[in-house]
Amino acid sequence: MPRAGLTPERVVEAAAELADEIGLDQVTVSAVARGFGVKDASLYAHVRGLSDLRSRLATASAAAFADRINTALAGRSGHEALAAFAQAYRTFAVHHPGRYAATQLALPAETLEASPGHRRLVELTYALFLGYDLAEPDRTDAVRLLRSTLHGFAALEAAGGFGAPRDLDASWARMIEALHALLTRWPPAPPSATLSP
Amino acid sequence: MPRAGLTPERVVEAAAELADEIGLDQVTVSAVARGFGVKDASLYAHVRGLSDLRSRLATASAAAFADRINTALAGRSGHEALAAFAQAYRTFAVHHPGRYAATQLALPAETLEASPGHRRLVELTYALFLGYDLAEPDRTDAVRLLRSTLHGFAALEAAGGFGAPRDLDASWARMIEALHALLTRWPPAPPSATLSP
DNA sequence: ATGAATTGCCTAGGAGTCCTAGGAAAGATT
DNA sequence: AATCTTTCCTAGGACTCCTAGGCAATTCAT
Repeated sequence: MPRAGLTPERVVEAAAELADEIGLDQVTVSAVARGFGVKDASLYAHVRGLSDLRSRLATASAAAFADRINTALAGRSGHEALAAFAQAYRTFAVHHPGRYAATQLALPAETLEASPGHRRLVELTYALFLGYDLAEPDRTDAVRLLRSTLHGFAALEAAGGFGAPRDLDASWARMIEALHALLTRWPPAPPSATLSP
Repeated sequence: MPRAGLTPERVVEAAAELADEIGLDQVTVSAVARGFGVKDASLYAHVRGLSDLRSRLATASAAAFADRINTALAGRSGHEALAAFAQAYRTFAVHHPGRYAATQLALPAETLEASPGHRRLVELTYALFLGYDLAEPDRTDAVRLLRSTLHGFAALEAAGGFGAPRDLDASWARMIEALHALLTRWPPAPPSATLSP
């Protein structure tokens, strides 16, 4: 009875590869076990269960994602930084759809705070905005706009939601240019109604 | 043995309500059957199976969604139309998270083309852009930007992805204003490298 | 080197899910 | 009233998650 050499790390790594191949929600304890040529019950010695596996997959994927973003951002600022960020973002989402989906899993707040990858992603995103002259709360609004657009595009692309014949790469490039233009000329807040009696 | 009065429509309606309550991916044939006080096998007389149920739920939800958008858009154009569209979009996504998620399910192309709701959503989105002076391919790029932003925000909000204390309604309003500004002054395409030898 | 302790993977089994096949009863039709 | 159709049932197979307890492979202590 030879051993497969399972560890929590290898189980999570296998789950990550499986997620990229067959989709995150097709990743089951049984399927990962099959990949090791092992019975499903054997995995429970290394991982508490499916939700634990998904949670570990989420933090591992976020760390990998943050790494790519970090590398892309190194030494760049302003428009260059935004373009590199967006490029790295979409590349990761396209090449690692399962891992990308895992980074978007809704986790308990304390798990999220204990995940270096997730924290780093937030830091890197805000660092990107040092290149734009935005004060709070405009900065947070702008961050939310950028995050929404990048994630929305990735989600729609993954779901095959873009039907028009127009090339996706070209659309993506133009969108990023447009966002850059918007961030450099963020419209001022309209006068608040409560201040004019 | 009294009958529950099942029809495909009522099954789909029950599935839609369940999806809004417990989440789309918690909707199972068994759970819907339980809601009717009926065995799971009984549903297979009305729906071919889980994937058929999800497909029907997607088209029904898209129709409902298109209805709200349509109502919001009636008689409006330009900035007003965009604001009403965005408002209706987010309201639906927040109040009907399961149905909204169903509208984003990846369906086979022929199913999508046969779904009036999905078609109507595309039409309404392009109608919105009559108020902006954009020629192809810029229009498609702009449509993709808007769709990405709206869907991304809805997805991140549903997943609890916005941690900052800043009010979500306020961010949403500012984002829509910013997008309006962007659409009215869409940056021109950069000179193509292939045209300058 | 040999016995003990630990660790890794196993079998067995319960509960829930999707789905099929065939049976019985409620309601509609003639 | 008799027949037919529709609706819902029971029974059961395959797959999932997960627990409990057992045997074997490895490591550790003597």
